[in-house]
Amino acid sequence: MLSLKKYLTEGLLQFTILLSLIGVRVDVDTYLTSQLPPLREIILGPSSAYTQTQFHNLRNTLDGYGIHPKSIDLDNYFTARRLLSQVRALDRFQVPTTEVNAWLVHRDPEGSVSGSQPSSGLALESSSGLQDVTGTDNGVRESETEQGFSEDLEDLGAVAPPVSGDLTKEFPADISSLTEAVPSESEPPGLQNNLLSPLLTGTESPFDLEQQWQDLMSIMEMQAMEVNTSTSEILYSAPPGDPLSANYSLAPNTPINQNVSLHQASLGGCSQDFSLFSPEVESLPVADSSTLLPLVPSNSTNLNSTFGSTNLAGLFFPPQLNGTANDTAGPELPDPLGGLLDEAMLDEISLMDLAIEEGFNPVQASQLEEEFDSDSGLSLDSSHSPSSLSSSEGSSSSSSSSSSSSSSSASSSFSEEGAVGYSSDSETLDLEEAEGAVGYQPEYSKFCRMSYQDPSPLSCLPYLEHVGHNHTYNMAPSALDSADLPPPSTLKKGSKEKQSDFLDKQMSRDEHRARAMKIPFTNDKIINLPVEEFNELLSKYQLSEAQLSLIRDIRRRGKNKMAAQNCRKRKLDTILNLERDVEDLQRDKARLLREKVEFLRSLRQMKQKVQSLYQEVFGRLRDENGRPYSPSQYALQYTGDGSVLLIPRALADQQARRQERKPKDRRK
DNA sequence: CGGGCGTGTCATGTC
DNA sequence: TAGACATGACACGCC
Repeated sequence: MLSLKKYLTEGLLQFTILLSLIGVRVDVDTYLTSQLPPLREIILGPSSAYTQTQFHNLRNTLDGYGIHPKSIDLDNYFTARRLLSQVRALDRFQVPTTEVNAWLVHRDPEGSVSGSQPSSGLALESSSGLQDVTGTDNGVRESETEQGFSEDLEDLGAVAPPVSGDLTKEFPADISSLTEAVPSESEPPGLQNNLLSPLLTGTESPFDLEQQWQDLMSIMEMQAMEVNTSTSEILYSAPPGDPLSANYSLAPNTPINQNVSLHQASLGGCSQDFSLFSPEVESLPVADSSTLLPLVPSNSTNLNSTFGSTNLAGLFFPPQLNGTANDTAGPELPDPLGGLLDEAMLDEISLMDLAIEEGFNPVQASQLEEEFDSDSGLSLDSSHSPSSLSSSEGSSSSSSSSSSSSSSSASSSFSEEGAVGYSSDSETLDLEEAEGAVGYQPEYSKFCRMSYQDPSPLSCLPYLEHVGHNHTYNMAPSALDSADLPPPSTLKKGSKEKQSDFLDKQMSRDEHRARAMKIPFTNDKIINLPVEEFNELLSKYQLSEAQLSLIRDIRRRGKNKMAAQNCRKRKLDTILNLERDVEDLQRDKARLLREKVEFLRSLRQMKQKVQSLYQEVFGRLRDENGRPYSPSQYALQYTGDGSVLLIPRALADQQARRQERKPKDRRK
């Protein structure tokens, strides 16, 4: 989640930088407050509404089973499973880091910059020059420039390595030389080629952009964003004489003739969703430097790792748009982000696949997306089972908590009751007489399931109330409280016998054995008395070895019976908790899926903004005559080193086709 | 009559 | 070490 948060945060901020550079105001607060709750949650942390409750731990602390080590293990296990499930769900959807690199290059108003200065590859030539060179030695340059793009981009020369002697001698190679050229009015005469003129326009206001950039930099510093300072150097463009221009100046040997700015923006780290930027840098066929109008950063960031060069034109401009020449770039520009939007659609398709794969109905997934705006939550049927479960859980918890103390309380109560029913006189009592009168059934749980915790277990058996709390079945009736027994006069002899038979049938085997062996105290005493009192009780009687053996067996079996009941109850509680965990997981899964859909939507919005940015940038490009470039003839192309090239559409389309083929080959 | 279910019991292990 | 406890396995009875 942290990585996702970082991803989103960086991406959002950097996208803001990008948009701000072209004058589009982006209010980050709106993203953080109302518009995109998931973004807000990721960046600022989960809200309490999404914070999961540790039901297991709650249960462990609130009821009596917290002390059960096995239950704790189970809970930990399933908690870990739940977290793992969420992590896995998150892993399926990676919001890409949006890394923005852009810079402005101001063209010398005097046009004093010449293009004759030797440079490696960044050739900002006039439009005519572009067109001229395009058709000449494209094939020859392709391999060379490919190699150059694959090299370390920090070495600016590598971005556009020296190709053929004439051209390199003629055109500047990299942005460093370009950026140093602007402030320097004293360029060599040979740098007059106006290489940047096709890209530059006089309409830009560098000071506004400077201010925007400073604001953005301050924001980034505050948020400790990992923004490569080189990016800022690239981004920043200062007029000559500006004190800040020392770091952001243009190369003295770069031919820049007009005070025109070009923003170079890139979205990095879009490893999955942003397939717009293919990672295939080295394979990108790039025309020779003379055919391109690249702007290469003086200090390239690790764009290769985040995204590779991609022919923006190929993605942005469908080939069928080639014929539609339009001199006024801008609103009339074709949709440059068709590929992006298609990618978004692919994402959602993959989301549907995921939904199917993980058991989600695609219809449900689509409904999730439909419910995005309302944010009314998933209409999971979470009311039936959870409530019932929780209620049962609550009851079971309470009962279990009481059961945890049932042993002691029961033993104490038994002890007290035994004190009532037991006396030294009982030794002389006729056990056979006592049988018919009492007959306490320790197995009342047969009638009232799980009621062994109940201190008055026979309360659920009205017909046995008269023997309730009487654990002295083998005591004489005279020793019993007369209030517990109906008046003898009211008892018919037949009913008495029936009752005796009934109670006799309800006696356990051990009770029968105890009676047969003439054990002088109740099984309850045998079972529930503390060991000291139990031993003391045994010492008061002269018991045979068989009797002692039976008494020990009765005690052992009785305790084991209670232990088995507790064990089964715990098992039942565990099952119920597992059911509840499953429902919790389903809710979490639905929530994550909903968030995923929301992320996709926000991603789509970002892509649309990138589209607008592209149009904006392209629309501001002007040739040396101040005319805009036709989107049908030129396109912007991204390279792996973060530079943006203005290339002829034919070349862009060719590269786009080549890029399309590669993924297909890889799939094979 | 067979299967599910609840329960009791035994054996075993743990504390 | 004895006792208490937990639990799997089995048997038994009931439905």
